Amino acid sequence: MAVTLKDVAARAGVSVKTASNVVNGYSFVAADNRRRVQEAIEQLGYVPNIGARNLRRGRTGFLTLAVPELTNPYFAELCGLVMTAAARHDWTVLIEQTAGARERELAVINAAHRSLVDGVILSPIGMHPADLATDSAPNSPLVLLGERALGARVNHVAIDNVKAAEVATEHLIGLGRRRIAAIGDQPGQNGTAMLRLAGYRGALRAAGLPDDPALTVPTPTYSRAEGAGAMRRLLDAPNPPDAVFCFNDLLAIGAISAARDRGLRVPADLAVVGFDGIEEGNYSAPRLTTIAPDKLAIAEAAIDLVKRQLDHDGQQPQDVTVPFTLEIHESTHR
Amino acid sequence: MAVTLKDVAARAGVSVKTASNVVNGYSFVAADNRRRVQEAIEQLGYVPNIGARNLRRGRTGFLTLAVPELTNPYFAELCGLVMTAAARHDWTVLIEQTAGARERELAVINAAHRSLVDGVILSPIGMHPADLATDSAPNSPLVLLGERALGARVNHVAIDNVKAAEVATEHLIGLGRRRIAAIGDQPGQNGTAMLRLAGYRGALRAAGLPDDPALTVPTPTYSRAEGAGAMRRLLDAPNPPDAVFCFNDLLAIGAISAARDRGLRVPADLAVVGFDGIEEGNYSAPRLTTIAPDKLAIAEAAIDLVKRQLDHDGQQPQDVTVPFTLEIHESTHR
DNA sequence: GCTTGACGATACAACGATGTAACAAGACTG
DNA sequence: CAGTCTTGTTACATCGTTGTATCGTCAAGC
Repeated sequence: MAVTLKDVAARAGVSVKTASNVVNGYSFVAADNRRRVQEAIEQLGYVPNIGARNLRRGRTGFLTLAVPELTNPYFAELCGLVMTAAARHDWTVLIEQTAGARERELAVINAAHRSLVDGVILSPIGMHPADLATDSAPNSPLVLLGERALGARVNHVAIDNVKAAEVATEHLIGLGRRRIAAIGDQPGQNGTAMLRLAGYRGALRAAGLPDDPALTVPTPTYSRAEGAGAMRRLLDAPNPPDAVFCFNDLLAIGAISAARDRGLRVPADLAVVGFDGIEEGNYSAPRLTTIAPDKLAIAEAAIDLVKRQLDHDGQQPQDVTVPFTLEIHESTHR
Repeated sequence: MAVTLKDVAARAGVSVKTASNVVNGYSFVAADNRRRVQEAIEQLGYVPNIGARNLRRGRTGFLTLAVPELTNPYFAELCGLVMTAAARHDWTVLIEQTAGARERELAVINAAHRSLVDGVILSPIGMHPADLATDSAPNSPLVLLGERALGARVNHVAIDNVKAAEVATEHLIGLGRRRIAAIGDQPGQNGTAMLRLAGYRGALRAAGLPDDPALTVPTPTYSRAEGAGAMRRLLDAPNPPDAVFCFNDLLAIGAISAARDRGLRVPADLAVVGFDGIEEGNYSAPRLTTIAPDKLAIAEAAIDLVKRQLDHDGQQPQDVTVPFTLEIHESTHR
């Protein structure tokens, strides 16, 4: 059905290999033959079969990028940036959704597609450190995004989550707030949430504020609906907070929505800080104060680590820390 | 480097084909050999090389899904649904971003990847009808999402855009609004925007309202920023509107944000209807009234059309129309 | 006892591309 | 003029997998 090199070669009256040489820009082909092959390619509409080429070359030209949910704008934005960075190295990105489920994250690392890709970039949520220990000698590069807490010997790209959470919390303290809640802890997981909680507590402690456990509300995942639910629980309890630090922007947007439904004014009655720096927060009412990681730097570092590990086999796993900024908007304006 | 069937066969003491037969669940393999092969697979951690398998089977196992921007939540949601529907047929989805650029849309249809995928699902924006005429006999199935205006003989999946725009506009008319603006026309393109504009105008005409050209604001693409810009232009003009129908939700959210900056109350001073039914609109302030296409139906119809065309070669291109609903929320509440 | 037939296993070719080695012809070297 | 180099081309093997054809073996059926 499809046009192959054999067809091109036949039409141009040369061997298959000579046709291949033209396609691949090999120098020593007679001008005459080169022209005829090119004409044949043109006329037949030949397109190389990438699968076959990759099989022969032992390189697939694919990377897997696995994120929890594409509907989380943070990951949607990140995917776009990773795809762009990957394209510069002629990689096509396969996006997978894990829903944060441990078994699906492991499937991405280990299973079927592993033979199909040159590397895997994974934003893990459900995985345990032990899960990586078994995979001691992965045959293709693996880069984890945002999970430094997994102590294993793997490539990491992340911001300093503890520091970022401190900065966010200090900002609320600096506004004079004293009952500062945190939404988004994930007890039992030991990933990003744990680090952000540590930063939050550290900032409270440093300011001499009590760490009231009633003000820490866990959520199973990070969505607007869960942010709203958590906020409602905080407002139903006695002695509600005057500020809340949400572990991501979707939670924050949900929290603001729930506060608004109860007639609270943000930021006058309740100041809100999010985390992720998604575009949506720049158009919400009120505009959202947030910790914005440098997503472009994350994407490029991830691609760079994959490439580096592919080029130098014995490469030691690396930790890359990228910068973040606190973007102050209406949701915490005095 | 990687473990192949050959290694498995050697370890199990059988031929490569027998090992292959075990992997593929062929019935007539001696229980003893089957067990030994399975053990070898286990011990060596064998994973089939999908590329090689597909090469042999003459099927790639990939679909291309090309959307303008992944950061548009409508497309992010749609991608997730298409991926799920595709997984049921063992397809892996390659997501491409076209930015709505004509040449990139054509590249998706024609170029390199064509040999790599079993089919293409494209959400076109920049393409002209003539672009498809040249590609009269595509060798792999092509499904267009949401562009019935491209008259060519291709598979389509879309809602009735004219009708939907009518419904949205009638809703605003029913609230007593008389100066109803439209944001998001794209003159020169003859796709979705044209259809929605037609529905908008039809509803105005049916209600005996004038169609003031000053109330139709085009935008080059669909983003929050452009929605805000368009709204500012409307508010700066003499005789501003009391309602606005935005051709997508991002435009609507931007428009609301701009109106708010000018001190307008939504919906009291300005009623706003969007289009897409994205999750973000359920948490915005005010919650957004919107036309919500049945995205799940779109995703499943698209996959179904690809499969059908692949199975029956001479299949005639089909038009599938999926339902939509008008979701009424705060942004148009009396 | 001889044909069927089901079962079990294998060698071989093929998918489409590219690396290797070999070869031929002409152009240099010494 | 033999020997090496450069250029140009090709046949062949190979990547990992699976379809086809083939060849056994053993049991059932007449």
